[in-house]
Amino acid sequence: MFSKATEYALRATIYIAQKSAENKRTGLAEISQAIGSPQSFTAKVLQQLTKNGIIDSISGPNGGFYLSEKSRQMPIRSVLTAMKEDEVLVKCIVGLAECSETKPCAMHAQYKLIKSQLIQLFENMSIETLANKPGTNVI
Amino acid sequence: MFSKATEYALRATIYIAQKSAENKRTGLAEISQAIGSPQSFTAKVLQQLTKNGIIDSISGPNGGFYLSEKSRQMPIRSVLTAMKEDEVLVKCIVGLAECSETKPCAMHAQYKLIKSQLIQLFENMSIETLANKPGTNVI
DNA sequence: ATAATTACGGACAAATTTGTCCGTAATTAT
DNA sequence: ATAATTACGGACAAATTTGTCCGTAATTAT
Repeated sequence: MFSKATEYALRATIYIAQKSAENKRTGLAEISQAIGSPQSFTAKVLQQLTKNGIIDSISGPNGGFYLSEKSRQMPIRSVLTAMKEDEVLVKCIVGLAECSETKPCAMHAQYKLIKSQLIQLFENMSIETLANKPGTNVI
Repeated sequence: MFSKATEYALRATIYIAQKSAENKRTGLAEISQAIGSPQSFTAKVLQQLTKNGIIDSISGPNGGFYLSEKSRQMPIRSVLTAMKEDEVLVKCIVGLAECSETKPCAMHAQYKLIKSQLIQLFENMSIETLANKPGTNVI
């Protein structure tokens, strides 16, 4: 469904949000360890999230990554947007460039119901809500 | 959601099934033209579908690809299986290796409802049903 | 038998994704 | 000031996906 990069982005964001809720910053080493992702590759992913305003970072000792209160209230879809992968929620399931009511693919009528639920899910759930769910894992 | 190869496989299968319903075989050139896919790459995809028993083929003049009556009644999911991509229907949305009721990811509870509808869709719709839908496009 | 047509199979090539490495900049503690 | 720690950015490298090319096998028409 999603690329590895986006999967890591989602898990890392949720993990960092959990730490941020306790007013803690967390560094690259801890994050990649916690979510089970390759460290250097995760660094790239976190940079992308930082550049796109999902997470914040500070360098130096006791530096690390965190999410502002405001960021935590964003829908989880914003992570997909930052990773340039929220097109998945909108695309035709068989890959037609144009697929609509008037020019549908064979699965259009059925899939559009599922697609709208997917969009709703990513739009309605905030990062905070997901991070604060008791008993959830990121690894 | 799916790879290009699988998207082409789904579209090609539906197109070939449409032709087969009229007792016609169709060749590589016609198929790739009809579904808007690169010809040589599509050849590989069709080979894979043939080897996995989704479609049949015969060489020589007036040869081409077709689906038996029996093949047309298979669920569209069998195309995903042949392309080794039906894991998408089962996987955790954030990519956890283990994600279950007892060890869930943050989106598990909500996504499992959507996932079950996806599985239902691909399991309940036969190739024939999709191919015979009036007014559907494959390009 | 021969030529023509079609799918098959293998070897490549290009593009993209995934991943590593390493020097630099920023920040903090001493 | 200096050393230590952390993120940043760029250059690569490996793996995978997407795509092409071309000779061979199978089949049909003549």
